[in-house]
Amino acid sequence: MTAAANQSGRRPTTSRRLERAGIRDVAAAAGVSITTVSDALNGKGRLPDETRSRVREVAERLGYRPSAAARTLRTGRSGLIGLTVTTYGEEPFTFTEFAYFAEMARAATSAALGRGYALVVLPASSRHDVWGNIALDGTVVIDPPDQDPLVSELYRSGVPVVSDGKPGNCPVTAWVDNDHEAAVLGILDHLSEAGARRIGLLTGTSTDTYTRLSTEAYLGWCAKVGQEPVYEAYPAHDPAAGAVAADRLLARPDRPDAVYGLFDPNGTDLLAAARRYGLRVPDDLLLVTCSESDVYAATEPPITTLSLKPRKIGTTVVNLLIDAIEGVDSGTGVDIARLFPPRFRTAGNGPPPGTLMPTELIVRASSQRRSPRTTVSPPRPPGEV
Amino acid sequence: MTAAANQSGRRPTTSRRLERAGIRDVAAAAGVSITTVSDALNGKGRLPDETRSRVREVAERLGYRPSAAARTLRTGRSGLIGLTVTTYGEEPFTFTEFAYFAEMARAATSAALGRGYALVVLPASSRHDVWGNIALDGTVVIDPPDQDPLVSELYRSGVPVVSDGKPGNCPVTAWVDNDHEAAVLGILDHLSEAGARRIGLLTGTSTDTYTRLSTEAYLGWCAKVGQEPVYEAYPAHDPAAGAVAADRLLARPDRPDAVYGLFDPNGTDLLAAARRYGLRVPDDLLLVTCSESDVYAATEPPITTLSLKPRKIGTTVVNLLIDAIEGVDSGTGVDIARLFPPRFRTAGNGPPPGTLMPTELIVRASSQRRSPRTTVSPPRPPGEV
DNA sequence: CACTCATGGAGAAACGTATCTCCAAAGGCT
DNA sequence: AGCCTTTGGAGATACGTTTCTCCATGAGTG
Repeated sequence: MTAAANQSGRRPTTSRRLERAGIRDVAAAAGVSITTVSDALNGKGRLPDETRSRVREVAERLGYRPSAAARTLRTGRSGLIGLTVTTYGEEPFTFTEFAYFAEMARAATSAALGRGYALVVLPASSRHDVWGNIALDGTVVIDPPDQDPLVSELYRSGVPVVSDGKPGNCPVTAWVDNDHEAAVLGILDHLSEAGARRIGLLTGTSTDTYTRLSTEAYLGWCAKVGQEPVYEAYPAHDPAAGAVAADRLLARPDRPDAVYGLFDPNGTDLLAAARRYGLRVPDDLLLVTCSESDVYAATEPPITTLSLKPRKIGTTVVNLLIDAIEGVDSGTGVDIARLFPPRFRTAGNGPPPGTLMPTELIVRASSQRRSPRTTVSPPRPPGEV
Repeated sequence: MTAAANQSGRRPTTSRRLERAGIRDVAAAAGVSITTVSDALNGKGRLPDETRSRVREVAERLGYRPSAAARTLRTGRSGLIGLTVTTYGEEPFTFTEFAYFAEMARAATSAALGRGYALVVLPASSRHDVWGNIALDGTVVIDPPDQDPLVSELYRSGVPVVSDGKPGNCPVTAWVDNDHEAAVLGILDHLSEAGARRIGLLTGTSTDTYTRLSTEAYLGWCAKVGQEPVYEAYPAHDPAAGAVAADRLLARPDRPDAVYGLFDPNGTDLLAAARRYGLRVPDDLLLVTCSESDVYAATEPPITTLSLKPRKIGTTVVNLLIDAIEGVDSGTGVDIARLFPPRFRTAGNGPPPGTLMPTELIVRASSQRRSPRTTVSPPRPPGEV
C-alpha cells in the first residue's frame, strides 16, 4: 500500500470506536489535499478565499481540532511555559511568598494567555521525569538559588529561562527584579522623616537575593548615618518563627522605635508584639512591612506596606520570555540583548540583561507620627490608652 | 533511500548546528536497535539487565532526553491536566476566591506532581486557540456555571472532567464539593448556642453553587426556627462592594446580633462596620466569616472562620481525575463509577458521582460571648470601652 | 533427533501535523 | 507562436517516539 493510498482511505473497513476527525478526514470531506487543509486553516500558502472558507467550513462541521501533540512535534513549539518556584520541603512555595507568588502567577498567566501561551506550574523539586515529560518553550524561574542545577540544565538544553529575582550565578536569558536597595533606602528615609531615631529590621536567615540585598542595604544605610544596626533574623519559611523573632526584636534592651519587616506576616506579628509590650503604634513604634495583602489597610492601626508589584513583575517576566522564545532561532546565537528595551537595562554587554522594576510604598497610619484621617475612622479620639 | 537506511544514518554529512541527541543516536552509540533503547529506558520488553544498564549509561552520557511531543503523539498521553477557573472580566479569578483558589491550586499541583502529572492553569475565557493547542489528559473545572459550553465540549471530545463544586447542569465525569448546607447549619447552631437571637447573612448576588446552597440553607434554617431572614447580597467579585454591604447590614433597623459572611473579606469589612457603629465584638455582635486566611487569628478580636479545606478539595479532585484518566480506555465506556470509593458517594447510579468533603469551623473570640484566653493577650482587662 | 519454548532483539508501522518541493494550467508579453 | 510568471494545489518527507510483529538462536524434552 502506497502512502497515497494510505492517505486517502486509511480507516479499516470495520468502523471501530469513534475517533476524532483528523486533518485527513477534513481533506477527504472537502475534496482537497492535506496541504490545502493545513494552509487554509493556518492562513498560509496561496489559496483563493473561496477554497479557504470552504475548507474551514468543512473542518468546523466535522468538529476538527488539530492535534496539539502532532503540531508540537512538527513545529517544535508547544505554547507552554514553565513557571518554576523553589520549594522548601514538600510544598510548592513558602508561606511568606504566598501572596506575592499568587499575584505574580496570576499576572503571568494573563500575560501569557494574551500572547497565546499557557503556564505550567512546576516546583523545582519535581521528579525529573515530570520535567522531562513536558515540552516547554521556555521557563520562568522564581528566585533561583546560586548554581541552580535545574536552571543550568534548562539553559544548556536550549530552553530560554527568565528569572524573577536577580540570579546569583545562573546562566539565564534575562532577569527581572525589584530595586530592593532603593526600596529599603526609601523606607528608611521615610521612617527617619517620621521621626525615627533607631530603626530596626526583621529579616530572614535564607540567602536568597531579596533577603540578602535588603539586609545589605539596611546595613549600608546604618553605616552611613551612623546608627548601630538593630535586627533579628529568622527562617522565613517557618510561619511560627516570625512571631517569636518579632517579640525578640522588641524585647531587646536597645529596642528600636521603628521597624521594617521584610516578610508579609511581620506586620501582624509586630503589631501583636507591640501590644504585648504596651507599645502604641505609631506613637511609640513606627511600623512598615513588606506585603501584597490589603488586610493591612484594615488593621488597627492601618499599616504602611511596601508592595513589590508582583503583577508588574509577572507580566514583564513573561513578556521577556516570550520575546526570547519568538525572537531567537533556537540554536543560532542570535543577539538576544537586542530584544530588550534599553531603558532599565543594567549591564550593557556582560551577563544577562536585567530589568529593574520599581516598588511602591503605601503609606498608612503606622508610619506617621500624626496619623492623618484614615478610611476607617476610629471609634473614639486617640487619647490615652 | 529506504526507511532502514534513513534510520541508521540519518544525519547529513555536513554536521549542522548542534542538535539534541535522539533515540536513534543512543541506539547507534550503544550498538543496538531503537526498540531496545526504548524498552531499556522504559523498563519494558525482555532484556537482560546488562543490556538495560548499558543502554541507560549511554543515554545518560549523551544527555538524551526523550521528546515529550513525540511521546505524547504516540501514546496519546501528555501528562498534563488543565486547571480551569471561571473568570469575571479580565482576571483569571476573583478577589474573593483568591485565597481559596491559591490554596486549592497549590494542593492540586502537589497531588498531580506526586502522580507524575503537571497542571496547566487555563482561565475558561481563554482564547479558543489556546485551549486547542494544548494536549490535555483531563481537566479540573472550578465551579462551572450551568450549561458551561467549555465543559460540554471537553466532555464531548472525550477528555475527563472533574469539577470542584457540584455542577449545575454539566456532564462531568465526577465532582467534589463541600457540604455547604451542613456547614451553614453548623455555624447558625454555633451562633445560636453563643446566644444569638437574630442572625444575619452577608451573601452574594451571583448564582454559583456555593452562594446558592449557602443562602438556601440559611433561609431554610430561618424558616425552621421562625426567624425573619436578615441578609444583604452584593456582587462578590467587586472588592469594594463588600464594605458597603456590610455597612448596610449593620445599619438596618432590624440589625442582627450575629452575622455570617460568605466571603473572605467580609470579616474585616464587618469588623470595620461594627467599629463605625460602636458595636463591640463579640459583646454586641457575634461574627463568623468564611475564609482561608489566618490573618483572622490576629485581628482584634480574632474572628471565627469557616474553612472549606481547599487543600483537601484540590487533592481529592486531582486524584479522582487521574483515576479516571488512567482507569478508562478512552472511548470504551468503562464503568467509571467503580473507580470511586463508595463512602461519600451521593448518587448510586444516576448522574456523575459526587464526593462531599467536610468543612472546618475554627472558633475564635468573635463568636463566643465569654471570650476565652486568646494567644494574643489583650493589653488590659476587657473592661468598659 | 525433531519438537516446543524461552530469550534477546530487530523491523517497520503508526501517531497527525507542517512544510518543502514540485507540477499543471492559465494568462500576459514580445 | 514561444516564453515567463502567477495561481492553485498535490506529493512526500520529517518530527521522535512507542509498540506490534516477527525472527533468530539455543536449551530443554519426548
